[in-house]
Amino acid sequence: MPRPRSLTEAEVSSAALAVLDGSGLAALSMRAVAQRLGMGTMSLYRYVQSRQQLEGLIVELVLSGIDLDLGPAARGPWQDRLGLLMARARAAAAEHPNCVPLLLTHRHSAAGSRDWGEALLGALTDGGFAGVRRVAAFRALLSYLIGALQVEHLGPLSGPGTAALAGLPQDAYPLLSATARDASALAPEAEFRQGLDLLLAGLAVQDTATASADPTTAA
Amino acid sequence: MPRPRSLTEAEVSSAALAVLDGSGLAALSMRAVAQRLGMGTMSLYRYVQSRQQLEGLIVELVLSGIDLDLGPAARGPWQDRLGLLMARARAAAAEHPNCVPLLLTHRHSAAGSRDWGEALLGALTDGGFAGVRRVAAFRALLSYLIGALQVEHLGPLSGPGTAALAGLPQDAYPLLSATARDASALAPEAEFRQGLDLLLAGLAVQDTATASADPTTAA
DNA sequence: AGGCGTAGGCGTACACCATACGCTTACGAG
DNA sequence: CTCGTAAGCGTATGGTGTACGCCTACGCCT
Repeated sequence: MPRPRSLTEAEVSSAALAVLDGSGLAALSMRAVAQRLGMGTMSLYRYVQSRQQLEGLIVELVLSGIDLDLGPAARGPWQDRLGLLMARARAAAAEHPNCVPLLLTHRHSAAGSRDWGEALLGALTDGGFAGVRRVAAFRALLSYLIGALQVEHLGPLSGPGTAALAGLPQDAYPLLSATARDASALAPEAEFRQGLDLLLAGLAVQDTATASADPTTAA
Repeated sequence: MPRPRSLTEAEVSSAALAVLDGSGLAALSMRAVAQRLGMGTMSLYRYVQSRQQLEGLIVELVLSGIDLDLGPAARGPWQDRLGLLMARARAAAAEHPNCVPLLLTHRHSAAGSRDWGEALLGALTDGGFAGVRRVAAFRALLSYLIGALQVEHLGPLSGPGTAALAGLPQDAYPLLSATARDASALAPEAEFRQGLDLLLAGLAVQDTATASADPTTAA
């Protein structure tokens, strides 16, 4: 019976994401988001309890963009499924680089994150992982994903920091400066994939379900 | 000839770290640090150009605590050296968990970080890695380290978030809730080690220098 | 059709933040 | 003992998140 809401939650979160994408994390403020919505600052609090919750909505929106439908690969090898899920998550996050710092603190409250995690655990389970082994494998993949996103978007080797490292005195840091120079030859996607392949190779060694069928790990 | 400084840079940075350790990242402000030093807020700006730089000093202090002397292991297998360097870095950061978010943005400006990176690259080089392979391996290790620190200190599975995940509806998220329950059986150090071993195993597969001597990768 | 209660929208205020500017003052060299 | 330098700091500005309370638009009720 009272006055109806003029905004949906989706409108709020996409406005916040638009501010974040367009103006950066430092410019993400209640005032800025409210202004983009054409409201007064305090009106935004009718839709959101705090700035924290607004950030949560952004993360939710970004993570809901992860496509969990693996298509024909869904019945393929579990390693391929892991690789696909990891790549999809990275791609979703990389579309909104300014959001990366928020993912860390708010991912646990996002439904999309949970669905993704459940899918990842499904692939691991099919690979023969259970109990603490599965915990360790899951967290290793998660850690790598999160760390790779961070390194990609605010690291010293990729992005602007690489140039600074490449300019280091070569006599003091011969390897670091050389590596920084080599880094330009490696695209971010390829870099992510190579690191991921290291983890997957490590998992394949541990895997007990398919070990007997895998010639590379036969004794 | 003028009035001498009353504080050293080390006193400034350790005061800032003390505030961070004792009161958390949100409480780290110029006011708080200045107060702990017994100065007015603006006096702190005689020692530091900005808050950013103050954060850099904290990171520098924390990262300088990484012991790069590997002892007898310095002449051992390169995998062991990698493992030791990774564990040392994790330990240094884990001593000051509130500092973890700062590491991401300020690590490139810290000398301790560069020395550590150079040492890590040295071990990789001894393992036969060079060029883009070395870049990929280095960043994979770095990404895992950074991600693991994040997950350990603000993740959903370790820390307080684990309980929330374990309480998820088991029918909607059977694997996630089971994994969250299993997670309590895995100490943080062991978890880190297991994930690290996955990466090292992946590196061993790629390694061309010692592959012929490694029975697990023989064709 | 008209009134009314609910809840949307927002103006103001407060505490806190980083920091620019300029004053005062302690200090050591001459 | 004087004087220049720079340390220390008081004040002010513009930013932030958000608590509180007012006005008012709206849709169900009679």
